[in-house]
Amino acid sequence: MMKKQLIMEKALELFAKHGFEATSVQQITEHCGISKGAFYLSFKSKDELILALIDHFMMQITSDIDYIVRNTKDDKELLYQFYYATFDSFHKHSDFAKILIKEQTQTFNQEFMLKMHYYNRLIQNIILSLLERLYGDEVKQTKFDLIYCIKGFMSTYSELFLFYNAPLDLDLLSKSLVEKTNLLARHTTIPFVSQELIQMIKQPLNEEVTKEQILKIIEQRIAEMDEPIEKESLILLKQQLLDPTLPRAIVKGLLENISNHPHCKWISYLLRCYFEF
Amino acid sequence: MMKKQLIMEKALELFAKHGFEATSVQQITEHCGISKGAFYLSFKSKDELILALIDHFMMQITSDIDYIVRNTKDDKELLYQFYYATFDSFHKHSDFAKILIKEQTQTFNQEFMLKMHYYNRLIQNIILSLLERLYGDEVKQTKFDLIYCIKGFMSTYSELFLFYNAPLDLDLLSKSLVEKTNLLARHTTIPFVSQELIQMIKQPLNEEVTKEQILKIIEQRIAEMDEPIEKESLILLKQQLLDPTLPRAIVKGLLENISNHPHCKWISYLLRCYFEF
DNA sequence: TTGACAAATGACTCAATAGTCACTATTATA
DNA sequence: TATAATAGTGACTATTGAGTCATTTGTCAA
Repeated sequence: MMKKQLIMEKALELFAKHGFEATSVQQITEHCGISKGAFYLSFKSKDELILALIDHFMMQITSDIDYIVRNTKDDKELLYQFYYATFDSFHKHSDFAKILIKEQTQTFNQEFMLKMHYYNRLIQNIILSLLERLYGDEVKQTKFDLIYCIKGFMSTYSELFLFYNAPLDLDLLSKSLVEKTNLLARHTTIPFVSQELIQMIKQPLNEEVTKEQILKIIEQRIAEMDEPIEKESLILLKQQLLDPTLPRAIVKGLLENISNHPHCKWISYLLRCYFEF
Repeated sequence: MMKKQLIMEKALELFAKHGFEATSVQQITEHCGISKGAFYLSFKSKDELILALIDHFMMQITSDIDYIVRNTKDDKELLYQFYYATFDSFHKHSDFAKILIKEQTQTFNQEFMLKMHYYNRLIQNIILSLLERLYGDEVKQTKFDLIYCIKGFMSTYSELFLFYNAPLDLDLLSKSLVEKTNLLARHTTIPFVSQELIQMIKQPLNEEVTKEQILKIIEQRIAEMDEPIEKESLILLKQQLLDPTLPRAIVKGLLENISNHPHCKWISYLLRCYFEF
């Protein structure tokens, strides 16, 4: 639906500028040039709108980063590519990133908090796999601490260009953070954040993605898809989900077929997780 | 006035739990067990309340940290003491620290933003002086970048115990961050944040503390003060402010006299800045 | 042209909130 | 005890904002 997208775009601008609470539905509809009623045809409530925004962009950002990490073959490049992709994604979706930072510790809504935790954990897992791949046993004791350093870098340095309009030299920023991360990873001996601590603070949110959820999303995508290759790949992947008979190489290839399509990023991310690629 | 303090304490709790916008004056007065009118006898508005809270706690926190940095003679201890004092202060004032993190990028109020920027800059200057003292020319190119790393550590690791109730081992945390800071300070070669960048993003807030402002505060303190030594020291410092005749050593001594008194922390901080100790 | 259906409107309701003010209670003083 | 000064009250106003719904407008096929 076109209206939904329009509302999301315009609301994003206002939320980024004034914050979620401080933006009224009235303002959103005026900014869209539609009536108040029209808003409620697309979204059941203002809350549903912000949740939709979070899902839409977090899926995009998470799968962007994950894709880069999984597809950078050269370990020497990996960290650089990770930071580059991360800040590039934040920069591309800067209005959303602003909202994310502004509202991340806000407590309006149970569902909101759950979503935030969920995506937070996804990103944490991506960083963890990256650390394990790059440094292996070297960071056995320190890897959970390193995750927090990296997340700290991500938020601190984002703020510079998001809220202070600092010019963003993505290459320099990434190189600078690669150096820092390598230094910390190679020489840290006193971690503060241990696996126990992570376990301890982990909220009880068992939000594993189930096969049923993936099936639901894959069916939606199949219905929307026009391109024949992608569509067929999705259909085959769906069958594989229901009845796993295809060899891993073929599944990998099918995933490859869809993973560059803009509308398939999320589903391809979920499938990669599910099939453990 | 007693009421003012009661309101500040109770409001702090509610703001920390639900956020500033989401807490109504009604709720605050109910939580205090007073009427709505009584609130407006102590504060002109809800905004004035949050500004008072910020001033009260940021003065405390800033002067705590500054005092430690200035009074740790042993350079080997300095960084440890800095982190220890910082997180200790955040932990002691954890309700306030929560508000600070939750609302720091919020944009309700021009005055609010100015205050935040102001205290931000103060802390930034403390960190800068610490870095220059410890590493000198070694960090000439990287010191502004290091400030951002340290601030990143401060906010990331605070969140762990502020919002996730992680147990706080202050000693371990400080040691861990000392190691990290040393690593980064000694080996970073590619800074992202340069002095130019800092200059570029610095908002035009020329909020220098004037002699008049200091005089006003010092007079308040003199009026409130009971202890004879502290009171006399304040009076002499006030005279020195109006007519600088005393030798530096004496001024230093007078400052020393008052700097441990809980009600003089802020004024002693301001005076140290003014007399350039 | 008609009539059936969907899309869109915006005046309205209801709840909540910041801030006011005429009044009351309390305390200090003479 | 009487009086004045101060502290405290809570019903009230004015305003805003989320969400609703009776009505209008637009778009088809027949």
